[in-house]
Amino acid sequence: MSLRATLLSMVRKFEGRAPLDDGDRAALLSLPFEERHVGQHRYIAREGDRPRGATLLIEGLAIRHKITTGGARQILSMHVPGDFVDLENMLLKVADHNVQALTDCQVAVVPGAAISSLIDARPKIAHALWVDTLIDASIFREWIVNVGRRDAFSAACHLMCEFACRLDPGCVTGGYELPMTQEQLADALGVTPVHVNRVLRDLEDQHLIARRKRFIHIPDWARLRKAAGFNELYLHLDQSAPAAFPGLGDHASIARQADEALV
Amino acid sequence: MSLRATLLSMVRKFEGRAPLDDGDRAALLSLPFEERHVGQHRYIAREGDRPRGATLLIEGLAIRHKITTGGARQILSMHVPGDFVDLENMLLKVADHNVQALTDCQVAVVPGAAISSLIDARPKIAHALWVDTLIDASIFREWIVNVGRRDAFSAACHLMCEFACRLDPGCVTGGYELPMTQEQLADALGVTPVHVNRVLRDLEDQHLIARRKRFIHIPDWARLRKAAGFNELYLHLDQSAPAAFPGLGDHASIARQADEALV
DNA sequence: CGGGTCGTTGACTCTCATCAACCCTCGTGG
DNA sequence: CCACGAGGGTTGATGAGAGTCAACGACCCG
Repeated sequence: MSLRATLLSMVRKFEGRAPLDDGDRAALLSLPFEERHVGQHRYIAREGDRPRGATLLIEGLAIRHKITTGGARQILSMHVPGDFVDLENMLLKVADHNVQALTDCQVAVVPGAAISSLIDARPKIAHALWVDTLIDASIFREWIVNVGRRDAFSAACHLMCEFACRLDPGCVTGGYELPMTQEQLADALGVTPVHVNRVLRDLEDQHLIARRKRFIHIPDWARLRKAAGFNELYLHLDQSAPAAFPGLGDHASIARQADEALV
Repeated sequence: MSLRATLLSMVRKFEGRAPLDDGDRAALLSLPFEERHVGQHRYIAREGDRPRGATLLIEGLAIRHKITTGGARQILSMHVPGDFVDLENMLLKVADHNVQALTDCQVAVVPGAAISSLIDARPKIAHALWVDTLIDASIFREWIVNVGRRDAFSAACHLMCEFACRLDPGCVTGGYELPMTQEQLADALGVTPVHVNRVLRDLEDQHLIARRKRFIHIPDWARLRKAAGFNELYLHLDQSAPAAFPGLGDHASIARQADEALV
């Protein structure tokens, strides 16, 4: 994906989060930035850093993670081109976690001053950015459930579902390239690499996924969803891009039981 | 805590997140709201709801949680007076999780329109609210680590540390009332109630905590911190209130509290 | 062709889940 | 005043899911 294409897809994503006008779009596309290459495994931000800018992922994948005092790593999220990967660190002044390049990445570093004045001058963009961080938070909540209350098998199914939505928007190709090692998957699921290996084999034995190298093929989306207990409501896809992801969301009606009796 | 006192402490909290002017403070304090009582265990918001307002917690404690398709519950966070407990649900249009009263609660429901116009007209307040949601997100990240990469013992220590910071700001009294059942603690830690019982006993045997009913006493803050691997950076306390929480952040809190007494 | 990273598998261990019983406390009502 | 029931806390016995240790295999790249 090229720089220009990523910028445009980012603008399109924000359109779904707040109605932008021409001036907003122009302001986004004319942001000053410094393009940079970040090699695989290099850090984009480290816990304790005081970022001086916001980093937009242009190409490649990045992850957030934390390391416990015991030395264990927990991966917190995965990010795709078009995501600001350390906006919260900038706004909170100090990074409370690490951001690392999962693959070779191209990033655009926007100076903090430019972000600040964008937020001040363009309330609708500020709102879109806010919603962006709120969706991240929603995904964090689901990950708490994933590591806390699902066994390794369902949690792996769930992760495969989420990655499908993020890496193969619309689920049109029936699969996606997942450039994570089993050790990294283990750190995302809160288990050991050995156990991930066995769980992936189980998934494959039950034909919930098929693997060719690190390409994940999903032969039966409905079955995988069911095994995962996956409900994409938490991804707030309707606010990701206008009219995207057709066909997704049918099952969300189950959760839509508004209880008007209480507050 | 009274309504007025909670409102003032909320304003004070926001002051630490963005510099407010007199107009901002007045706008916050003159927000229209409807005060309501929410009985223990009643829901403030349910997954799938489309909230029409933002709920400010005035008195009592509330929790966020999700239920998996398997029926297991995972608690996602705990909230104290002064917190907006469903702001993200309002901004994302649809609630992706439940909010429930842990104890009897008093809440103030601010109409969505009032929140929207506050955000539009008062960029500094909008920024403060944004930072508020960012800090929530940071806590979610730490909870992912807690359930994913800490064993039940350390995770329990960590939770006791976090609750100390939230329920006994400044850690001056050396303990706090924790109105959660062991079953609820289990749902926060991602384990079973039986195991929580044993782990709490272990904590007590090692004199990391002492319990009288549901009051948690912390005899040695430094030891508990160490057992938990607790680092309060993720709470972003410096942005919670100006000059609050002295003594946190080092291990010599006793000496620091002595200094404080002179002020 | 050699070395490194990653994936795979087996044997054994341990944390935590499960099931079940029993206790305590407190509020209620006879 | 005591009986009763319900919710929550405590404890023991047993089992399952995941961790640990260790070895080997597959693949890639220089």
